[in-house]
Amino acid sequence: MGNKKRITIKDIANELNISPAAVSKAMHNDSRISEKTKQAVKRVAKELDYQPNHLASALRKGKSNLVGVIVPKTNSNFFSSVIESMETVLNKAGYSIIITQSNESFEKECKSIDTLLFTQVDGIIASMANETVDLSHYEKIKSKGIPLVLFDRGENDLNVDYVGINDYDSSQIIVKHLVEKGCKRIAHIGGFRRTRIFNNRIKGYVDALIKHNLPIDDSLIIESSLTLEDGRREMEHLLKLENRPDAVYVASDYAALGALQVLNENNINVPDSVRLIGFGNEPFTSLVSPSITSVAQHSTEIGRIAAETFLKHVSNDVLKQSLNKIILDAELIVRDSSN
Amino acid sequence: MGNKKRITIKDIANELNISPAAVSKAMHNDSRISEKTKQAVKRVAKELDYQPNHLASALRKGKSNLVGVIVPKTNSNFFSSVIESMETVLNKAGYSIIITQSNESFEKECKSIDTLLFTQVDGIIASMANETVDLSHYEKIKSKGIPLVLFDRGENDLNVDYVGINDYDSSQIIVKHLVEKGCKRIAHIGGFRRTRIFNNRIKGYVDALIKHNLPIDDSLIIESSLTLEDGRREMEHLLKLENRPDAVYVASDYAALGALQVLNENNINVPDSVRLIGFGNEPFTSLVSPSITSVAQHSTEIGRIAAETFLKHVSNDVLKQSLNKIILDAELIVRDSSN
DNA sequence: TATATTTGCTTAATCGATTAAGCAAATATA
DNA sequence: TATATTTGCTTAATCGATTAAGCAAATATA
Repeated sequence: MGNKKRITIKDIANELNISPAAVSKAMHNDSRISEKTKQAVKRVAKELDYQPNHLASALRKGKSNLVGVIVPKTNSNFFSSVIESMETVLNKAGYSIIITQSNESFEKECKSIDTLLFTQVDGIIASMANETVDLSHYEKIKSKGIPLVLFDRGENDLNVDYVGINDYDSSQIIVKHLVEKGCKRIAHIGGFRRTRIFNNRIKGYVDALIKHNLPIDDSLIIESSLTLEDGRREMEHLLKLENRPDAVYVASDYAALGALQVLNENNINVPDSVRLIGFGNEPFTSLVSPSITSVAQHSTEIGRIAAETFLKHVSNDVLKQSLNKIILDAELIVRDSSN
Repeated sequence: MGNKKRITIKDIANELNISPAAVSKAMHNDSRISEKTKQAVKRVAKELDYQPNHLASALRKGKSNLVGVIVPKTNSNFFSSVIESMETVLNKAGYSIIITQSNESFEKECKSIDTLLFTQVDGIIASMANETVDLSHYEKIKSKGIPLVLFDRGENDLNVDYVGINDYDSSQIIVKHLVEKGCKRIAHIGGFRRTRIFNNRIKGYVDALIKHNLPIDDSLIIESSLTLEDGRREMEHLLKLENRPDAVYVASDYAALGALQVLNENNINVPDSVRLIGFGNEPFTSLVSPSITSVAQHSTEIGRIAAETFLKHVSNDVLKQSLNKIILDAELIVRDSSN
């Protein structure tokens, strides 16, 4: 019912007795169209409430002005704020974004990519799912010549643009902080080594222990998916060790929260008996008791830079692009759980 | 460089010496195309790695198979899980979704709608921003004949399909629970009355007080944006009252968390001195101490039903649609903060 | 055997916007 | 005054896929 006939440039053309081509040019301020005609076109367009058909222009121009964004989950403050920042930059440049969540599933990630390619996005900005090991679906994007920018969870082998923080250094800063607080047995509940960022955090942690002349104890290094439940389970596991750690560095705030719950439930004083540090600076880290020391990841910056990197790609697509790997310094936000 | 020429149905047609029309029909299993041709077309399509140009078919069919979703913020578990559930249903029906966040801003919400209309979405599923009072931008969607479904934060005046929970009843259940625990002075930190769901929560609260023969005290009814900071501020305000409340029902978990922080900081025992109840059942409610009693909103159900409602719309668009208002019963999840 | 129907395609138009090519009128330059 | 340039448009093709209309060959029916 309410489905009124769409207004097209043809309607405007008829109204003014000019050609549709002239209307199109007038709308785009072509210098070869007179001011008088331009104003008339714009007036009529407004009167008729003309909305350009994006599909038609996208088809003709071979450009959809859509950017696909793939994140593992939107319900973390980090990703939500990265997206917000990307959107600001991309909207300004005339792009809209399509957000999809992989839910940390490899299969869902592949589907997301298919959907985005099918929708003819002009580029994809992605952060990889935890499960992802096989990278062939990302190769597919590259082979189609569609700009791909990874952020946070990226992969070196892919040889694509990347924006993230310095995970190795972050671990070094964390260990240094804990050592200064007098900790001698620092455990690490990390992610899987197959994911580059988690591997880097583990390497940074190990190298920092060596630097501070602390022994490397394999029983204190744990790999997991870093969910809250993983944090609980691994913390319980650590508490059962003969020689308990006096500090735990967890590579995700969610897992750190799980660990904190277990510590609280066992009446183990944090930070006096065990110091705890998370990663990601999710808002809840400052809300729980004790508040959790964590690493701020500059989400706004990451979003902005990832978007700008994409824009660079499309602006001079003729040039063979030089690879952009942008690594930002992270910042340790010290709170009660380690102080 | 890697930008290979796109494969079109024309390429497949040339390869097989048939017309592009035949290829198109073969791909869609048209009964008038022979099995032999169909198989040949599909084989060549695979060989050439053909990907249909979605823009072209969308333009021709006047249907983009995209659904726009507008949420105030993605970084809440409620919205993220609603979206996930919608996506599942819509993907199955051949639709992709475009997510945009309004960040609770009226201006951003208008922009989101413009972007979605410009992208030629086939429908919009939205939850309104806190700031939104003027509804003309939603009228615009309706006037274009594009299906609109609201969820959670909707508006009666708009006369569109809606999916949400029973806010009035939720308040009744909450008050009943608190009364049973012996509370006599129950405060309510609510949202703004202009938003229907918050108005209903206030009405439910007031009517429940009357039902249990408790006096209505206007100083115990507060309207705010329900951010964490609002929760803190309003709790501090309540603590300064001569006659303090013995229970606080907060219409959002975030604000409830703020309130809890203030109570903890002031060494006021929760639940013994003040009982606290939130709304939304965000994961952190079970993570803080004491854990916060809250209302589960059936996010998965809401997402599924909203998506199905949209699908109903597009399936029989000829029929004058009857309005669907679906109100689900909410569930009180009792935790330490009120028990 | 003659006509009707079905099968398997092709032809051509279409969805709206864009753009290369071109043309006539107006204006500038020699 | 004769030619060159600029201005302001129009014409027609195009982006790919879809679909109504139609046609010839194959098959079915009378």
